[in-house]
Amino acid sequence: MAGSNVDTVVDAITEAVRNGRLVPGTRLVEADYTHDFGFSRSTVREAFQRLISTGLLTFERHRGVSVCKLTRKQAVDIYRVRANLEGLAARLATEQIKRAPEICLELQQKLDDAVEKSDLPLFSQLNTEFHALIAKAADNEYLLQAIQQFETSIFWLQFRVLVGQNAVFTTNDDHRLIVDAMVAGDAKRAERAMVDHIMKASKLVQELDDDYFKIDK
Amino acid sequence: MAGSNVDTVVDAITEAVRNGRLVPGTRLVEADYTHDFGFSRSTVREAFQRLISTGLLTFERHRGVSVCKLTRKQAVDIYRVRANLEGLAARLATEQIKRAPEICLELQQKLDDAVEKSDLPLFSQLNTEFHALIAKAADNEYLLQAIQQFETSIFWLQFRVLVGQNAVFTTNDDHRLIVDAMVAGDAKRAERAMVDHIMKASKLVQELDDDYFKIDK
DNA sequence: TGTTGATAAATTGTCTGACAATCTAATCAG
DNA sequence: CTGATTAGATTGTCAGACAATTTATCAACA
Repeated sequence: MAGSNVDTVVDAITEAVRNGRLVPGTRLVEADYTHDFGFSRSTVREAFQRLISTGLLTFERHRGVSVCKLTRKQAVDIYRVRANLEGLAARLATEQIKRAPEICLELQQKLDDAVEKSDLPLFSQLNTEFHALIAKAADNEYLLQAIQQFETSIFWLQFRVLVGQNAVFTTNDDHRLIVDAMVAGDAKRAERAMVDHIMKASKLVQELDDDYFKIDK
Repeated sequence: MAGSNVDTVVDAITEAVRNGRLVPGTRLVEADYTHDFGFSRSTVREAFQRLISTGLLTFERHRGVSVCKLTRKQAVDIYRVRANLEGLAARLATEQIKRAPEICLELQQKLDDAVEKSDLPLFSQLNTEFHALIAKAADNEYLLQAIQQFETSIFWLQFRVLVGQNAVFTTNDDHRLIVDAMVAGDAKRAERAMVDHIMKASKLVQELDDDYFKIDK
């Protein structure tokens, strides 16, 4: 699947950050990765460089790379941009979703079921799919890429937000509003609904415990 | 200025793409860069990797990297995203610009002068500064970075758009509308004005000659 | 005890050189 | 002139090296 060895490392690190195995602040030591993957330093370093410009890793001279930490403000800033981008995506996607609403409605149904069963991991996964579906339906590769990039940087936060409160229910109500607007072909409303949805999540992040943004050494 | 050698190469390539010395489609051969900069392959390759994930360079296995080409649709897609992002920036920047409008008004004046003197290069540079000023005033590092990334990918196009028509004048009228709204503290209006402004540029790109999007190998 | 400073170990930045895999260009046969 | 073959260029990847710098270790000292 991954073309080069560099891709393999990039994908592995990305996935590890997403699922929380690599916590923000963790330093990535070249030697660990050369050892784990059996690749050379060149390859590992090239992978690191790729991840630096996506914003997933930071880098300090002579200290190597580490998983980006986020201050509360930074997290909120990301949500702002994300709201804007996904709002645009919802607006642009409306036309296509209206034409073929089946997949979207089906996903909506699955989300409802997951809430019913209080299956949080499933809900989280379906939630990701939901947003991805809309981002893709917008038919704009740059928009899609930007959305996915930001989504990756805050994925770990999102999960915690969902866990914290029983925000799941509110969240799912939002989904319905978005889907309704899109199926009705009301692009403007879909956009507003999406923006509101994400800004609501932003609010939750703002109230999140300090621990999540600890800036220990 | 640039910390590492990698940074040096990254900056040089970025600048070369911006000012059109590196045309879309150009292949970047490692050997050329090791030779020109006197750096080793490792360093040059790391720089390439960094630029791949910003979207400035594409990469094909065993064929190396080349400057990203844009189809007409891709260019228009970028403008869509950019319009939204810069619109958001204008909205967020309004508060600060309203508090200290001097710099902005001064820039506006310089732009007017450049138009008066028909000094296109100067206008282009000031135009870039204008958009950068607003993006920075929004006080959101992620927004800023995203805007700058997209701006870099289409900079060469923008210049051609300006040259083509005497679109400079219309463009500058737009600027005034944006500044007026911000100085008046009307964030919503500033956002709309900015979106309109950029979507207008997008229209010009759509009408641009096919040559600019030629996909010769 | 706890701080300080010197020393050793670990880690990164960068270079050189190597070789297989693959792409590209030159060459030759028909 | 076209298609096939060969030689050359370029990339993917590795190993090993060494200086610069950070981090850890540990003993001397207040």
